[in-house]
Amino acid sequence: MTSKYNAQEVENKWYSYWMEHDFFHSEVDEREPYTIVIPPPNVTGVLHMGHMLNNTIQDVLIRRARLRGYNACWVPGTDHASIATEAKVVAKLKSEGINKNELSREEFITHAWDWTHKHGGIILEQLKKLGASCDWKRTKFTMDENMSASVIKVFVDLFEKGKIYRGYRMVNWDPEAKTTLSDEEVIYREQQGSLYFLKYKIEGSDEELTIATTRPETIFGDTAICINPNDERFFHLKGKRAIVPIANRSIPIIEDEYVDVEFGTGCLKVTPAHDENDKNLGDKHNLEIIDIFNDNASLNSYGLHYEGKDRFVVRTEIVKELESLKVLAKTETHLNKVGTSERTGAVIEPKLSDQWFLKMKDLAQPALDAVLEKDVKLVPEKFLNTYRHWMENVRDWNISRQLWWGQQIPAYYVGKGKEDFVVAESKEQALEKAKEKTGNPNLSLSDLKQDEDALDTWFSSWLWPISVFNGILEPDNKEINYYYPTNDLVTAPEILFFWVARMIIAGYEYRDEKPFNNVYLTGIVRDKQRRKMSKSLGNSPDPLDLISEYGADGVRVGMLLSSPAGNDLMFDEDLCKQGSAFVNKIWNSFLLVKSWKTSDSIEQPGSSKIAIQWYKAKFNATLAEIDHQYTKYRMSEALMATYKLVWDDFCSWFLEMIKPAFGEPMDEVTYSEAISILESNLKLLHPFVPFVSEEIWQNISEREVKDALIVSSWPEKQEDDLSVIQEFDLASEVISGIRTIRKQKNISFKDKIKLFVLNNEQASKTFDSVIIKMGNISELEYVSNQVSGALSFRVKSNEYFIPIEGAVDIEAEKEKLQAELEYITGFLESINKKLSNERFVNNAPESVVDIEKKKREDALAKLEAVKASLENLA
RNA sequence: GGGCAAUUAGCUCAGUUGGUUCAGAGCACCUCGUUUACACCGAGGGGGUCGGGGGUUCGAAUCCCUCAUUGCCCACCA
Repeated sequence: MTSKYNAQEVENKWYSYWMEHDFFHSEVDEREPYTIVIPPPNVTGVLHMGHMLNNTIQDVLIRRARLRGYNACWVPGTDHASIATEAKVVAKLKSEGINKNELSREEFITHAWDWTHKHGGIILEQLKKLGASCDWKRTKFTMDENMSASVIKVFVDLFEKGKIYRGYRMVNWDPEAKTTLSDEEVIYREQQGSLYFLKYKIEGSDEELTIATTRPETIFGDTAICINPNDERFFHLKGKRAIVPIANRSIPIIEDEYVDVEFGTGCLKVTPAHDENDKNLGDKHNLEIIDIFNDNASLNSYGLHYEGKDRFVVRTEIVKELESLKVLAKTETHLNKVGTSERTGAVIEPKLSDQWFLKMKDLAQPALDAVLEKDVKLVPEKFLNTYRHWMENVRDWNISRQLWWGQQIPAYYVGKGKEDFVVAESKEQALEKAKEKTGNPNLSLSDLKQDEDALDTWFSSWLWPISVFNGILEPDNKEINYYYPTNDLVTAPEILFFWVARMIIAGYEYRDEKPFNNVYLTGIVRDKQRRKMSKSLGNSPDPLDLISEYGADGVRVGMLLSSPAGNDLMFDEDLCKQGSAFVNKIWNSFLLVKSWKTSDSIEQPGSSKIAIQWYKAKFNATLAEIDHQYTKYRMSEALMATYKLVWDDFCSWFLEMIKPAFGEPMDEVTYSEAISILESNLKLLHPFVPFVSEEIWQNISEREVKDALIVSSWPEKQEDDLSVIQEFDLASEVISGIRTIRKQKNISFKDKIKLFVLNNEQASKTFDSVIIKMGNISELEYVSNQVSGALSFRVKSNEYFIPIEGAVDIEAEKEKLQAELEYITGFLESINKKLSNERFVNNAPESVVDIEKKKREDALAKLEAVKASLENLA
């Protein structure tokens, strides 16, 4: 017999087995579907702890659904992650001495595909180690042919509906990736900076005007000074002009109530090309726009002698120059928020450029309503507020990126004018449209020039739940009709807007239906010191190392032991240790059962019979609890209930109750019941610890392929039998009492002892055989009076006596009883006080009063028992 | 600056509508134990005035007010 549990071996064996027999694969059939689409990780990414948590939860959900008889389908896949992947490919090329700018678009894309093929899918292989039961035959990639075609089709459709437009707008420019970003991709960080006070000369006078700015290098882009029209200090400047230092340009002084009189000096410089507010001012006052930056955020020729230098270098240098020119009045430290790129970390430069936008307001409405009406449920609900706020204030989505890796925008230019373009799914179709638009039938394909930009990655992933079932290209195909809407989405709150909200939007726009019923938002995985786990901090363990150390089952349990929805998970490797200890416990309980031999000549002992009856009742009650926890997505609670059922109730109590004496065989009825109970346990365990549960399942007996645990069944809830549970609870207290006395008096467990019972409670004797067995009692006798010269303990008002010759310390017993007496007396007093309070008796519901009365009765009975014992001692 | 949430045992967290089981769980800790599945174990045990203050109520961890601390989200103050 195998003794040591070898997780590695077992896990590889069963994963292969499941794959080989296609248990993860789903096809449309007559069963009810249960569908999850994976949040596609970056194609070139590697597994981190966040993925572990996320996918463990998904696998638990999908495995349980499979057991419950649903046609479970978990669609895996990866995301092309345009910015991140393009950056990686650029860096890799650079290390080989290749500059992206020297490559054609086609050449670069070829490199990117090479990279994707080489690194793509690593993360999916890692998920297999975790035990993820994804339908790998359905694996999708957001740049698969069909997936891309869906994206293009949607773009064209939205354009034709007038929802996509091209606009010259202020956008977030990432000078490192040299692309724009959506508002959601900008992370604001607080930064200690400086506020510089600069003096501008007033044209035609010696007077100077001081403005405050955090960005002195942008003075080259100044096209106005703005004052508040109500600010008396500046009345005399109305209509005058000022001179920009260094540049020596003359700019108007304009008035606008936007200016905060309190802040800085009460007037500000206006740089419409490099600040959103300034842009608004500029539009309002018809100001000139001077863009002073190159794409990499170095200054262009407007920067004069600073041309070619980086903005931050210029900031340092220009401050010195301004100082030497006596333009710098003073400098104050100033705390401000700086926008940085989510992907590259570069400080975002607001930049005016032509970009593609999607109008969001109308699209967002049904998606907002769906969540508000709980048609799509967010778990936990607290995210509803955040969601609503965002959706109500949603801004148009900048969907173009100045990247090559991604779906190229299907807009084709036929002339120089801004409006001289057509949008079509293919170049051929574009040509037809162009001919029509221009009225020139002689146009040829070579006259069309496709827009250089690619689409934001999220513009493909927002279609994910639809496009993985090809529901965009073939909206009426049987798969989309069957699997959509999906059931649960498990993802991080960080991408609630990036992804979740937009999927809901796309769902209503393209299916007229939500994409999923429930959204389970996981927390962030942090270390013990509450720091976010990250590569740069080096505080994140490698998931694969964890798996090889603790086994996938152990790690899964470790992840779930503490992961309430929406709350951060404080990960501690000890949790995995606890997980693998649990796996070990499960395995060993099986070894014990397996070691038992049976004999048909043995009658079933009463203790075994009642043990089985009790465990079934307990199992049933726990099953109800577990099912309840699952419906609330409280995975850790469901796990904990399972954990306690198996460890405490099954191992510590049930198995001990039915265990035959060493070397003795067991009766057949008990044995077969034990096996069936064990099998039921395995079903509950399987979603959490799929490997060890399958291993035991298959070791219990030879099974046909179709009878594997993974596709067995979830236990059915039986009728409640609470009385046996209550009887057991009393019996277990008695057994604990016996153990305590043994321990206190150093009575070895091997020594049999007598037990006398004064059954004041009139308690059922059902569990007596169990008490005899578990307490190692030689003789259990009911008495009607106190027993002298015996150790005693009480459970409720029942008294138990263990006669031990010479071992009874009368004084100690007295003290113990005295303490009990005092406690009960105090307890009684408080109850009496309550019950004599007329307002309580009159106001509280009858049931509550009855409960108090019952408590008083019980306490009185117990008090009597203690008193009797004390008298007996005296 | 606005909004939301949290604060319960050393740690991570439960605690559904105020009232048996309301002060709990797991881990950690302490004591004892090489009892024939498991020391990744067993048995037993200690530990919290439920963040502070005030209020409502016969009764508050639970409802209200206030303060404090922490976290998250949102926002164009140069």
